[in-house]
Amino acid sequence: MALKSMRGAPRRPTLEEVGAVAGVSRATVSRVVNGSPKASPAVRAEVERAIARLGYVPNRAARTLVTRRTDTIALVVSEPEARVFGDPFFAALVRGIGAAVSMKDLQLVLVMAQGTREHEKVERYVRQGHVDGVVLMSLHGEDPLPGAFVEAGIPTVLVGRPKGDPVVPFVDADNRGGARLAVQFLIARRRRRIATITGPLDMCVGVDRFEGYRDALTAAHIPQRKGLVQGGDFTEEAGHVALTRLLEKNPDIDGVFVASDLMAAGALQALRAAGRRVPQDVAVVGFDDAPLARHTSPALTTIRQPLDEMVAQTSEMLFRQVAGASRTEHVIVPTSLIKRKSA
Amino acid sequence: MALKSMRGAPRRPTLEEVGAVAGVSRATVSRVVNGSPKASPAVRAEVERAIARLGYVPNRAARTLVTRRTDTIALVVSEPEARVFGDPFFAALVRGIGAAVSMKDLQLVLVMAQGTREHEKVERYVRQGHVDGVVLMSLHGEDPLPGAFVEAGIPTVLVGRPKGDPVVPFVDADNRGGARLAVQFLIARRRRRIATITGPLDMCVGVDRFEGYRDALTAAHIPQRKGLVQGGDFTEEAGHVALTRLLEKNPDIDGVFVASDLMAAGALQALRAAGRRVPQDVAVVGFDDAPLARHTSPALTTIRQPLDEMVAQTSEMLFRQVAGASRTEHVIVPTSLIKRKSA
DNA sequence: TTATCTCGTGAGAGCGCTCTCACGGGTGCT
DNA sequence: AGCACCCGTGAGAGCGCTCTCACGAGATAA
Repeated sequence: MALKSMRGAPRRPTLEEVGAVAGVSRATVSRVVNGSPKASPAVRAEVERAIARLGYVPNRAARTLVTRRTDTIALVVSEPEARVFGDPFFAALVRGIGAAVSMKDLQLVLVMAQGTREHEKVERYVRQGHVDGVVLMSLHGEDPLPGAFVEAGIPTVLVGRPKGDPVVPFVDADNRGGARLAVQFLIARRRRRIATITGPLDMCVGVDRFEGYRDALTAAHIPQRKGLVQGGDFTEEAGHVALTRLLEKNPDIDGVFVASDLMAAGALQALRAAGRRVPQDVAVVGFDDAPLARHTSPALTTIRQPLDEMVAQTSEMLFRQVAGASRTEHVIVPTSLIKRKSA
Repeated sequence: MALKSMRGAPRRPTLEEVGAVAGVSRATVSRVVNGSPKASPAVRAEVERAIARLGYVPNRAARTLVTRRTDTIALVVSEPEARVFGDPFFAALVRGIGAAVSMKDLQLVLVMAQGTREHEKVERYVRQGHVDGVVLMSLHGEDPLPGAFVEAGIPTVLVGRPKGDPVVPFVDADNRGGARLAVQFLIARRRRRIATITGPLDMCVGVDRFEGYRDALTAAHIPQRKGLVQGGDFTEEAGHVALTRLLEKNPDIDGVFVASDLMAAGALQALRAAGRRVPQDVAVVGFDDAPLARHTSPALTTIRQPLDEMVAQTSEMLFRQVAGASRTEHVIVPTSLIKRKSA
């Protein structure tokens, strides 16, 4: 006893002890703590005084053990952080989900999962019952995490459409439609030799944005050429490299749709290095409406995703699941064109 | 009973059930699960088979209740996310702490705390015993969180020096020394009318970097002029505004030390708008070595903080505290100049 | 008055786990 | 053969909480 109280934190008071001080039973203290109506005002006051005096804080583990609820929601990010931080989409997601969760008096925790080892740790973390629900941000096609959570019976909502048959409820932007918008805009600006720098095609978002590009060309009866397509991995360097290659093969391109703003920034640099003027010689449209889109030179015309709405949908779907209604559903929200100087 | 098992997840198997299947007691299963050496190989194998068959996952709440450990560490961010995401410093912190924590077989969770209401929620979260320790990122002078955690007996390490008398162990970069370095470099480049755009002076980091600026001027016997100092809040816009004002009052400035790269990016734009060439007319040095520093035009000369070392120090200090050694200490790591094109 | 209801309260079980302790069957020692 | 030891195992207590249930006191109805 004495020894125990010496090492580390001095053992925190328990319900029983609060009860002893207030002259009531553990059960009554519990009622007061949980705001149960069946506690007389007099007793309530007495108990509250005792709680304040002892600095009582309920032990979460004990409560969780019996209620089977943790009152915390995890935002699991199954991506390299490098890609995720600085992504405005991610920041908005955190803010939005955080606010929604906070409103329900839950606590949001962010959990990073990159690499197989981390995946396993995160899966274990969730399965062990640390959280009541999961918002999973994962853009990779073959991510095992969504399936694992669903199988474990954890309420889960995915942000970003998964590849293949979606077994998990998800929310995504209309990437294909957005890409179409971008390319249509380039076409309207009288561009005819329109190239694209795609994202990784093992990601749904990469594929979708590429399909949108093709849709628009097809609709305008512009023939598609293989040489006008270059892949990238959403990084700035990739954008630079891809555009350089594009220029080598097609010195005559007059428009580029780039599947992410970061890559577009790289592309812009490459164009400048090659002596091309933007938008006079080559018009450029990006995707994401990242903050940096405002600060490239010229400022980047791009496609915006309605983050607020996505966030609202996501949290709503999650809470519905946590509450018990378990439906596999999904929502696609529209995207829009933001006109700046690059196109 | 039947009702309970109908709603939500089908109740997960317990130690007892695994034991029944394996034909051993709960205690023995526990030994196998926890890798205790006192379990014979034969029994171990049998138990492991039962675990696999039932898909047993230990209940964390129950374990925590008795061990009083959660095996999770929180990274509490007591800042508006807007400022924090995209901050390379923060990303590196997450990666680094994450790796260190992972190595110890702990789980890292990120917790955001902005606004008083959130502060309270986070404090409650931590006090309730959700985590074994906290890394607290907070740059505000009067943040109540560090004190609260320490008072609650939670192992805590602060990243960024707090204002006033530090009661909490912390790790910080040598902001003052770094700023001195920056200004010394400008002086060495024969700049004599050196202005500065400071950070918020209610933050330690803001004050420190300003003091460094003054140190360098004093050492070089360059008189300081009030008009050469403008405050900002670390955002790009603030940098733009501040530099514009600076130019109005002092058309003849030939060097600027900007207390953050983001503000420096804004300043660079303002300089361009004003028709000043960088670095020929005005040399600029930033602070942070943010990724964007590489991509401004011209690329930004700046001060780098050794993130890796800060992270290593932070996690080491935290683990030491969690292990029981409770010392109030602190570490300041050196900064260095990164030469690019803007100075 | 007696019977019937509230209504606030306490006793007690039990959530799933860890950990101490006692026990029985080897070993190795005298 | 007798003793002292391990060493693997099970029984059982107990972590701090919630929640059901029984109970007694007071209010209401007959």
